[in-house]
Amino acid sequence: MDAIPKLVTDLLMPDRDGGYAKGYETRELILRTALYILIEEGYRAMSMRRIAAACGMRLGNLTYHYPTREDLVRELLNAVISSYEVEFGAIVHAPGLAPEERLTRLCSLIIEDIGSKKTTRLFPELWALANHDAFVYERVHELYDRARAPLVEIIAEMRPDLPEEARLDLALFISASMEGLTVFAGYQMPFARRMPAVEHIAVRSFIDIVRSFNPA
Amino acid sequence: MDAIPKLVTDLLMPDRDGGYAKGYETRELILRTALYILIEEGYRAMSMRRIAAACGMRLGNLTYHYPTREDLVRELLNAVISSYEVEFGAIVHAPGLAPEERLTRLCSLIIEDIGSKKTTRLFPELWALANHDAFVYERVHELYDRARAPLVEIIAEMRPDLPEEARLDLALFISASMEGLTVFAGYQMPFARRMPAVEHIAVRSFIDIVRSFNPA
DNA sequence: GCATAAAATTGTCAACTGTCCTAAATTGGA
DNA sequence: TCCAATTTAGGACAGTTGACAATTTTATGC
Repeated sequence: MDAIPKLVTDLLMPDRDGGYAKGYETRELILRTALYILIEEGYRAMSMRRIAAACGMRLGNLTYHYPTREDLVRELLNAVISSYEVEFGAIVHAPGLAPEERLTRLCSLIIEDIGSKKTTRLFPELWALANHDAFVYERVHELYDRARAPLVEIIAEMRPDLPEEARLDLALFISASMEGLTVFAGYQMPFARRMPAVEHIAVRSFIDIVRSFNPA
Repeated sequence: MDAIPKLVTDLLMPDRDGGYAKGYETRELILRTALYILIEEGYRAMSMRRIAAACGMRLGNLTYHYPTREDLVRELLNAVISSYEVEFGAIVHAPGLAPEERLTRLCSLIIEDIGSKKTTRLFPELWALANHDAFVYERVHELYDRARAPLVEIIAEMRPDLPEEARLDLALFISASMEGLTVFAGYQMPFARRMPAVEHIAVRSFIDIVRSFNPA
C-alpha cells in the first residue's frame, strides 16, 4: 500500500502537570485505545472495562487515571478535536497563489481527510453525541468554527464586495457540503470510488458560487 | 406556534399479519416510544427497560412483542426509514414545470425536512450506527438511493447530453451537500437561523453546477 | 539505596442490561 | 356465551456496567 499522507495527528494530549512519565504514557495509551474502539466498534462498545482490557490493564488502574467515564470521554474528545484544530491551524496561507487555487487546495485537503477511515468513522459519532451532550456540541462546533476561518478568508479575497454575513453563509455552505460527503463517499462508503469525481464537481461548484453569488 | 407542515409520517408499520388489534397498537406504541427516546436521549439510552417504562408497560410484555433488542431495533429502523421512503416516493413529478423549478422545489422540500427536529436528531444516529451495523448501513443507503432517484431524473432532463455516470455524480454531490447541512443548520444547530440564506445559496449553486458541468 | 509519591492490582458494590419462563388477564371469533 | 389464541404481568437469571476502597507494586528525586 502506498504511503497515505497522515493529515491529522491522532491525539493531542494535554501537557503533563506533575505525575510520573509512566502515568502520562498510560493516559495516552488509554485515550488512543478508547479512540480505536470508538472508531472500530462504536460508542456503545466503548466501556471502561473494554478499554482497560484492550490496554492490557486492570479496570482499577483505568479509574485511577480517569475516575469516571465522563472524565474519560471529555478528555478523549478534547484530545481528538484539538489535534484537528492544530491541523487546520497549520493550513498554509500560501501567499502568491490565486485565491481560487487556494480554495481548491483547501477543499482537496479537507475532502481527502473526510475520505480517511478515522474521520469517516469518528465524526458521525461526534454528530450523534453532540445532539445529546452539551459539552460535545460546544467542542465540535468550536472545531468547525476554526475550520471555516480560512475558508472565510479566501472568500473575502475573492469577493471583497460582499457583506461579511454573506461570506459566512458561503463558507458555511461549502463546509457543510463537504462534511455531507462523509456518509456517501467516505471510507468504505458506497460511493467512495466516486470521491475524486465528486470532489471535482464540488470544487468547481464552490468556485462558481463564490464568484457569482449575489445576496440580493 | 405556526402549523409546521409534517413532511414525513413518523412510522410506517408493517401490515398486521394475524394477532389482535391490541397487539398491533402496542407494537406501534413501542416503536413510537423507542423512536422518541432515540431522538430525545440517544441510542445509548434506548434500553428495553427504558422503552417499556416510557410505554407504561412491563418488560415482559415488550419482550413478548420484540423478543430481542436486535428485533426491536431492526423493526424500528424499518418503520422509520420506510416512512421516509414513502415520503420521497410521493414527491410529485409536477408536469409542466421547468426542471430548474422542480429542482428548486425538491431541494427546498428536503432542506425543510433536514431542519426538522426528527431528521436533525435521527440521521446522525443512523450514520453512526451504520458504521458498525451492516443492516443499518444497507437500509440507510437504500433510502438514499431512492431519495436520489428524482434528483437524477431532473438532472437528466436538464442535461440530456451528459453520460449517466456524470448525472449520478451530480445527484450524489447535491444530495450529500444538503445532508451536510444537518449538522450546521439543522434543528437547534448553531446556524439554524441561517438556513434560509444557506438554502438559497445551495439551490443557486446546484442549478449552476448542473447547468455548467463538464465532465472532461 | 532509600523514602515517598505515583501507579497498578485486586476485590467489592449496587445498579443496570438483555433474555427467558410461568401464570394471569384479556381479546375476539364460533 | 364460551373458549382458545393472544396479550400482559411478574419474577428470575446471568452477565455487564461504572464507581470505589484497600492493598501492593513501581517509579523517581534526594
